[in-house]
This record gives sequence, C-alpha cells and structure tokens, in this order.
Amino acid sequence: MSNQSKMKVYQEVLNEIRRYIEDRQLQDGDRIPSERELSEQLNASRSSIREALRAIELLGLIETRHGEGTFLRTYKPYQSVELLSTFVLTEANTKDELTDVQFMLEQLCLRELSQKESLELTSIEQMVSDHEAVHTTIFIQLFNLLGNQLLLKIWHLVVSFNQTIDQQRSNQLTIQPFLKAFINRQFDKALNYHMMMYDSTE
Amino acid sequence: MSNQSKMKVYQEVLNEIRRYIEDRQLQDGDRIPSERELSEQLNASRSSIREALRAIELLGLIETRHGEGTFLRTYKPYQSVELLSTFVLTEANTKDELTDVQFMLEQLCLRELSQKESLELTSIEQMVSDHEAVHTTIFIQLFNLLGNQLLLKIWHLVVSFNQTIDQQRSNQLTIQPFLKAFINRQFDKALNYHMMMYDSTE
DNA sequence: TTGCGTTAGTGGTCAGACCATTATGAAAAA
DNA sequence: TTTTTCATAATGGTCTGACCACTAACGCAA
Repeated sequence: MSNQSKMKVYQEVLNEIRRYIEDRQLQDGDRIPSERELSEQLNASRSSIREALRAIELLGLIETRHGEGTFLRTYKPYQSVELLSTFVLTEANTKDELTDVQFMLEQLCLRELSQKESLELTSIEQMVSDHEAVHTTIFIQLFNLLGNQLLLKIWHLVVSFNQTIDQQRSNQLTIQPFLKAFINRQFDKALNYHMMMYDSTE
Repeated sequence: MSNQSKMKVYQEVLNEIRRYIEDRQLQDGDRIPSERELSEQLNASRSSIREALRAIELLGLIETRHGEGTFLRTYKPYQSVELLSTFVLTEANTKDELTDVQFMLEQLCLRELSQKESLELTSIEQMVSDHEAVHTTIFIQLFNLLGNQLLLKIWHLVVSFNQTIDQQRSNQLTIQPFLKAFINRQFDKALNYHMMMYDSTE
C-alpha cells in the first residue's frame, strides 16, 4: 500500500474500496472483489483488507456471505445499534443534538410540502386507515412526497442513530390527528401535532 | 473464542469488549487492554481482536495510539456520519438535489436563529466590515450560533460535495445586505436575500 | 436427462514473525 | 544529587502463510 501519508493501511483500503464502488456505480447486491483479489490489487495484506471490510460490515454497508463473497448492501444501520447504545447513552449532548436534528428535518419536510400546490396523497391516506402506521414509516412517505432522495437519506441516517438511544417517538393518539390534519392541508395544525410528538417524550 | 453461536469471532470480541467497559465503568480516556492481552484473555487470535478494534475505531468509539495502547473516547456521531456520507452522498445524487438540500438547510438554520431571543452577533458583525467574507464562512458562523454541531456537520458535508461541481454562490452584492438585514433582526428580509443567492445562479 | 461427488473459490480464523513508536527505568554524565 | 542518555520492554501496524468451513459450478455416472 502506498502508505505515503501516515494513514493506516486499512484506512487507505477503505478509500480504495469506496472509490471502486463509486467508479463502477455499484448498487445494492452487487459483488465486491474477494479479499484475496483486493489484497493483490491494492498491494496490501489480506489482514489489512479484512480490517477494512469488517469495519464497513459493522457499519452495515456491506454483507458478507461465507463461501460466496462480499456484497454491497443498502445501508441498514441495525448492525451498530446495540454497540452504540452502550456508549452514547452517557453523552446527553449528543442525544439531544440527534433528536433536535431529526425534529428539525421533519419540520423542514412538512414546511416544504405545505408549499407544494399538488400532492399525491393516496399513500398517506392509506396510512390513516392503517392503525399500525409508525412514525418512521410515515415520514419515509412524506419525504418521498417531497421528492428529494438525498434529504430522505440524511434524515434516515439521523433517525437510525437516534433509534439506538431513543424509543418509539409517537403514539396513535398523536399520529392519527396529525395525518388527518396533513391530508386536509391544515399544515399549521399538522406542525403542532408534530411538535407534540417531541414534547411528550422529552 | 467460544464460538457457540455461528456469530463471527470479531463480533463476540466486540461484545466482550463492551462488557469489559461496562463492568468497569470505563470513561473517556481510559485504557483498554492491549491487543495481545485481549487475545489471550478472550482466547482469540490477535487478528480477530484487531478486526473488532478497527471496527469500533472507525465508529469513533476508541482511539489508538501507536506504542501506547488503545483508549476509550467519547462518542460523537460526526465521524460515523462523515464516513457514511462518503458512501451515501456519492450515490447518484443529482447536482440539483445537493443544491436544494444545502439551500434548505441554510434556510432552516436562519429560521431557527430567528426564533432565538438573544444572539451573540459580534462574530457576524465583524464579517460585515470584512468584505472578504464568503458564503461558506458566514454560514459556518451562523450554524455555530445555532449551537447544534451535528447540523453544522451535515450541512458542511453537503456543501463540500456540492462545491466540487458548483462554485462560489453569492457575491458581495447580496452578502452585505443579507448580513445587515440579519443583524438588524429583519429575518424575513434576510431570508429573501438568501433566496436571491440561489436564484441568481440557478 | 438427472443426480451426485469432486473441485476451485471464498470467507473465517489462527500462529508467528518483523517493524515503528512509545514509555520506562537503569546507567552514565553533569 | 540531579540530569541526561540509552538500552529494553511493551504496544500497535503490517505481512505471510497456513488451515478450516462453506458455496457454487462443473463434469461424470446412472
């Protein structure tokens, strides 16, 4: 490995793998070269390759199948969940910041939606009748309605971190009125209900 | 390693380390046993120990110092967020989405600031006289004023990805009035100027 | 054609070696 | 005595090579 900078080899490997994925526009389910191939191509020992792979595996970015290979995987944070929860709990600041950001992003989403003229509400309306609808599910739909995939990803990332330390945020008592207000385009009312979700649990 | 379940060794090691920290109530800066000690105590090879340690190092939970040892470190999600962003932001995001998100985050920041009663504006006021002040610099200050480091980090990441394709967004003609309006707490006016920065270049 | 066993490729794990860096303490110098 | 110097031990960083376990693919036999 070109170890020019004093960066560790496994860090460099990380970058190389990322670049590899980027260049080839790999997507969910696509295969990554075998550890031995990477070892040869990147001129690093298999140990170092593995250190990098194990790290991104723990992050939830890849999936490893014994005897088959290593595969890209859409980010599912639940690998690191338990792990982080033990550590993060102590840091009150961090927890608050996470919650705040999640709240602000959701509020942002609602505000943006309120300025759209036409909204395709069928998916939302379905959830009113579905009493199992959860906070996360709902906002996935709402962010989808906005159409900005990047914002959805960012929000989803924040949520996943937040879920490690915090619990189910809203109950049916606030969710149903919230949804109904939103569908009727009473956005101020919806924003109020949304705020209540965070007030009640904090 | 007891490898009873088909869980990988490095996963078990992860749990053991977590338990170790928990039992002893270790805190920021405390030392973790050396790789060789852990290897012996947990009955696992040093490679497996290292795979586990590298993983949590990447998460930002520990810090490693060559020749000294491995130390616990207060967890801040910034590192993980940054790492994940390189994977998440890279994926097929259109330039428009990046710009939109940047704009929305800045707007969010301004809105939040407008609701604060007291603002420490000295740092902002300095920039009015400093005619070299740049869009990025200004908003770093503004996000700092908000106080949420995570939001700043997210915005900054978006900007850094955006700058690769887009350049200097605002010129002095819009920046100066924007700053003055903000300082005088004319937030609606400031928001307008902010919008103009994006209108003119799009 | 169908079924089965061999085989090659892959990840999982280990042991041991060597290097680079740091801390420590003993010996030498002041 | 105090300070400096330097050898030594301990630590992380990296590599090599080996072996096991699992999977898929291929070819041969029924």
